[in-house]
Amino acid sequence: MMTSEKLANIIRGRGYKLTPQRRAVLRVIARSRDHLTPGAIYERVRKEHPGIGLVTVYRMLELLADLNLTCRVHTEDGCRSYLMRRPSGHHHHIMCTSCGRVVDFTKCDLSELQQRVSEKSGFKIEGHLLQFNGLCQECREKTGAGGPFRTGKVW
Amino acid sequence: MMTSEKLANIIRGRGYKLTPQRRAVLRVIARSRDHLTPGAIYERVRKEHPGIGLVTVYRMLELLADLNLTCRVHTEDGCRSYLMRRPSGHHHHIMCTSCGRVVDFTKCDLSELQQRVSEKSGFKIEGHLLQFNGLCQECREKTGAGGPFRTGKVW
DNA sequence: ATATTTGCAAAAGGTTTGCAAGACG
DNA sequence: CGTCTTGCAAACCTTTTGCAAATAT
Repeated sequence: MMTSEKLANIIRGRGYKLTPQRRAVLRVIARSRDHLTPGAIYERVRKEHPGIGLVTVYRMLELLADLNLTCRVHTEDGCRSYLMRRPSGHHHHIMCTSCGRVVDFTKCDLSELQQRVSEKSGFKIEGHLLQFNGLCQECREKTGAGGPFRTGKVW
Repeated sequence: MMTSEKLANIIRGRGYKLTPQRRAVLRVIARSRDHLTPGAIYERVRKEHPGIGLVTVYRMLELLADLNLTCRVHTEDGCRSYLMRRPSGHHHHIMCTSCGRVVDFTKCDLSELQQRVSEKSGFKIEGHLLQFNGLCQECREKTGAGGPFRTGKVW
């Protein structure tokens, strides 16, 4: 678990100053189970630090991205720079299409598939993007088997 | 191969009018091997139809998306609504990080992985997002083994 | 003490909307 | 012809930038 304290230590350890604004952003991000847009982060941060400027949130998010402390979640529409809590090396996401909750998993063994695709396409494959989406247990129980946003859609 | 004629027939078949502007957009999209932003499509379309408005391009792209005649490619930064040529049922992309070319593949057997992830996470998985990226043969030959944007980075 | 960081205002993109004029079928 | 489509202008939203004031270390 990546607490905001750990994040704070990393920030300070890299020589950046820890302002109340930055602490507030860290807390919001570390605490959230779902992915957040810059605007959503701004709204939440404002509740515990009313004076903060949206610009500061953006700059903090940029810093976190530079330090590789955040990662992106891909949503169906546009995939704007939705952020979320911390990664730790190679991993992927499972996103709940109902509540937005994100859970991680590692060990995506795509080597066989990658090999086949590489041979057929002639590409030298250097990376991949993989994400599952569906309904988390909680949302399934709350709304019945299907759930409100059940689409089965693949991006 | 999805030619612009075929696309045109689909459009007309669905009861939409085929204007010269729409034809021009179709031609540009059908012809392109790489993924294009709305702005890039606008620029290209303008060369053969100078008077066209950017708004018209946006509206045409929306129509194509509604008819499921386009699909999105996910790039490292932001994944704005980059469009590209046509899909045909379930498939995935391999994108060249150097020239942007996109090639499709089908038969992504993720069932085993999906099963494992589903059990561990408690999610009911309904879809997935998978994309490989790397260097196409042409770019590899042109620039040496590595290539200009070689990163190995995973989103 | 000093280099960083903040916040305002304004700029800069990208995308959408209202509406009158124009064109496909 | 009637309805759908276009293109302009303007509105909107999100993200970035310039700069003086505030602040963490």
